[in-house]
Amino acid sequence: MTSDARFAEVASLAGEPTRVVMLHALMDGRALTASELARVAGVTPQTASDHLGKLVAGGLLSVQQQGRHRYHRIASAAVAHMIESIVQVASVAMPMRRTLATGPKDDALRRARTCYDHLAGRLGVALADALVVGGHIDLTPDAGLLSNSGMALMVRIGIDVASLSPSMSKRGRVLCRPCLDWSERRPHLAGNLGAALCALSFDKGWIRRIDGTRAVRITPAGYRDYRELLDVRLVP
Amino acid sequence: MTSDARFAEVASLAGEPTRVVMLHALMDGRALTASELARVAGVTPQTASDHLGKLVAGGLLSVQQQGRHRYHRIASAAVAHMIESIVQVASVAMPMRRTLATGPKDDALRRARTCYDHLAGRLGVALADALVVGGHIDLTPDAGLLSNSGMALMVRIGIDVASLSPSMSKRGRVLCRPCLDWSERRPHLAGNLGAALCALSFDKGWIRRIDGTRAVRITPAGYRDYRELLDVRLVP
DNA sequence: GGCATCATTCGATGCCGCCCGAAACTTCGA
DNA sequence: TCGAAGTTTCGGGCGGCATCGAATGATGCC
Repeated sequence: MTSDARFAEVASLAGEPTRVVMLHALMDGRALTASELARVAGVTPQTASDHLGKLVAGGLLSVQQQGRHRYHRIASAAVAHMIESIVQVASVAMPMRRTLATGPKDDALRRARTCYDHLAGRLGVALADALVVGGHIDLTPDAGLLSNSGMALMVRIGIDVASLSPSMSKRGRVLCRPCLDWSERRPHLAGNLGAALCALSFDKGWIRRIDGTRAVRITPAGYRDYRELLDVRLVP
Repeated sequence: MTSDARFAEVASLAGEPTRVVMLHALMDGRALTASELARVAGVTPQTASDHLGKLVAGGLLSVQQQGRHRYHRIASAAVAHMIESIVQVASVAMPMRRTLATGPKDDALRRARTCYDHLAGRLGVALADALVVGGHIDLTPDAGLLSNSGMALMVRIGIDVASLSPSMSKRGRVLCRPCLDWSERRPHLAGNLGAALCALSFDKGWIRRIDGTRAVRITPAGYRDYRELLDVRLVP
């Protein structure tokens, strides 16, 4: 198999409508069973099984067996990054083309959602903006830097910054990087710090997942603490 | 059209073998005619025209008419980045799978090639290594920083660093960032600085393009100047 | 103006792969 | 050991798409 053929295999695996729904459902980092993914995608279990087998064989998903359930998840950060980059291309406005449909489900996604392991949507962008305005981080299109005041702030709200440094974490993932938001077209916060803020938000009850989707709902406590602790102004 | 359908469209456009060859042939940033792309991909002109029409309609390529020729190029940096990210996923070693075939053509690519607008392959990685070892740049997996000595070095070899800063350049592209090399699995240099070094290498005659491919040949002058100016050790 | 070249459109053909019904396999609980 | 639930395999139907031959625009050169 040539490298070109392998490229085509990967891209076409990600280019089938049913598989797209499955991949996007897994983009929050959770592991879902074949039945759950079949229901999400609106196909029968045997069809879903076929697709999942191909995605696993192609290296896009990894599978973990627990009893009679088989949990599927995004195989690697590289795969998640690839999906993000395809979303970027797919979300650009196209001339001579009617705009993309935006249902009520999309509205919830635009408001606040998870993007692989960090926060996105208006919430994610507002959070990044507030940190930049407060002088806590410095964001350029391709890199991010946490300032001393930012480190102090993170420690104050309960994030152990030291344990997030690239040398400590697996894969050498960077502490802080921007990730272009597909709905807002502006950067939000990714990297280990972005993941930690997302995890903290769930732990503290600032956000809750809507159904089984990537969309999240901001709780009253979330509105209060985001404003008081991080100076993030959100309109319900 | 839903955003999921648009995602599937983009990914499947990049997932057809003939189109893959065309996209990869354009990844060095050049603009090629329909006939040239047809010859590269090994299909008839009418088949190529069909594919190119779809790629343009899908936003992956842009086209520019000059006389009776129509020049096609990668539509945006976002598209180039998407292709790079798919290459990353496609190039991971897969268990229970025979390794990817590596023909003589691939050998030339592995030695030295362009990656969109910067240098890659063993040359690109060696260049990045030499700059890191010399204390001229600091590369982390997600970010790159040019030191004072690095700026002096760039000015000395004829690169106007000031004009490459993100605020000066279009798109706010970052000055210096790493790009994971698909054949070496180690970072090489991208961003405005990577592009400038690549352009300088062509201007000074250090490298020359092989045929019409992304592969480049290092000239004797290149071996000498890379070693004397940048302390890059290369074995012919 | 006439011809050669580049490029696209149209129609026909053939193949690939998505999908589901039926059935087999695996695992868990009783 | 038996039944229920999760998952996979097998087979056939069906739609979509890549491909090429032939013909039709578009452009430049002589």
